[in-house]
Amino acid sequence: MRSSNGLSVRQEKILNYIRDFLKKNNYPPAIRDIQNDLGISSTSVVAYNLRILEEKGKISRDGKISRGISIPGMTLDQTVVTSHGFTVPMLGMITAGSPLPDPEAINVEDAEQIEVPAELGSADKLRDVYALKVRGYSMVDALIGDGDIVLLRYQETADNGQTVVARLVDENAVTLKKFYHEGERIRLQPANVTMEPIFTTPDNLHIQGRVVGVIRSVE
Amino acid sequence: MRSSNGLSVRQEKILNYIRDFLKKNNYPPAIRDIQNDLGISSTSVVAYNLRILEEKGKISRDGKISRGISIPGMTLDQTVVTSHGFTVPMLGMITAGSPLPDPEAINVEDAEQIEVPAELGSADKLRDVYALKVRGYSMVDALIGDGDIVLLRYQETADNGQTVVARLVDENAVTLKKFYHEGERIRLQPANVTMEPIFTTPDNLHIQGRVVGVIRSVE
DNA sequence: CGCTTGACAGCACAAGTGTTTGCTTGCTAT
DNA sequence: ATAGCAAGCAAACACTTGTGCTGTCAAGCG
Repeated sequence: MRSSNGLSVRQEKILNYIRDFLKKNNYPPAIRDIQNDLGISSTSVVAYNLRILEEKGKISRDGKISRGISIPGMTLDQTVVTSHGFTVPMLGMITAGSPLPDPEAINVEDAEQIEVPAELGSADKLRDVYALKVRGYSMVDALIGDGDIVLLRYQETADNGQTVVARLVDENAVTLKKFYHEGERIRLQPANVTMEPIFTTPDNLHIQGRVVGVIRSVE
Repeated sequence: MRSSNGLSVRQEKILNYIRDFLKKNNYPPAIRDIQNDLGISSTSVVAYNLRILEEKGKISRDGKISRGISIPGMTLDQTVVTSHGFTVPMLGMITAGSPLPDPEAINVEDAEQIEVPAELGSADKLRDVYALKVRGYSMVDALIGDGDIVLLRYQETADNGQTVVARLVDENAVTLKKFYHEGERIRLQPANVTMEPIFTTPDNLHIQGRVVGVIRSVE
């Protein structure tokens, strides 16, 4: 049985094992590591399959050198100074009232990527995070101003007081507000004393993410 | 002779060699690689210095395993990194009143580095930029809150209305305020209606930088 | 059927490599 | 001086690890 990329099941397993090993240890596995952990009975089998993987360009090897395996595309040439940050897609602008494409609907691959400092969270914390540029002053009391970039973790629920991107289904509008669930109704509170809250019901509300960070550039 | 980070010249060379080797081959060097290429007469010398490097946290090793060296901060990731961000030194905390080491005086090499998204400016714009963590609420009206990280460009002058890090010479205090030059005197204005401005004279004031960005992490 | 080929097993050898031990140096504090 | 110690040296030692046979087995083929 072969998988779609023309590798045998065993080769696929080996390749994945190498990738995982590399991620975990930051150095390549020895043939015997592969052999033992994948339960292969002989080192020669591993060597045999490694040869094939190399011929197919999936890995590259420095012969005779122990652990001389590397995977093209996995490099560690990054900034030595710190662990590098992560990139999240910039999905557009948000203003009270303007429609926002659903994060799931738009092609994340094509979206402009912006970088996020590692200080804002680990890779895990930044899973499903996207960015929006804020227009307007409705959140100034939450220290979010016009032109700020907010980082949002995609989630469909929120706790009281959290700042969320909320879609009002009937109005087909999206807005950045503080979320409060009050009995049967939901209150979306602007963080600006001059603005009035919006009241709605749970079934008219679709939460599209929660603010996890703010980035601002000052002239 | 020691370099600023407490490593001997030889240790520095070894560390750099490992880095370069890693970049070039994507797998770690063997002790003998280091020995030969750096012209060291014995493997034990390399082992000796590697032990020290590990104790100082500059590298980490998986004992006995060949080529089991890795450098914390250099990780194998497959993510095609479009890294155009930059790193700036995090020089400490700022609160109205607390003293701050002069950016020129402290060793920038040793300071923790934090990453800055490319969106906050080009390499040129980020020259001489450093970061401080804000404590307190004196700048909330300028959308800077407790726990925020402010990015500062080192400069000794400022225009009216800009937010600056100002050192009051006589008081030996450093504070984050809005800067206004009013005739003979200077007004340092907190961005918080409940707080009073500070008045001083140009010769008692030493500007240490201007806010060019804000980064905030939200729980 | 005999032959070839791909895939795997077992095993042993020879490099590849990290560690250890014992021996210098050069410098510093007592 | 003299002991103490970091740093370096050299060689020996022992474990790690890649390779190279030698076989086995099932599938494909004329």
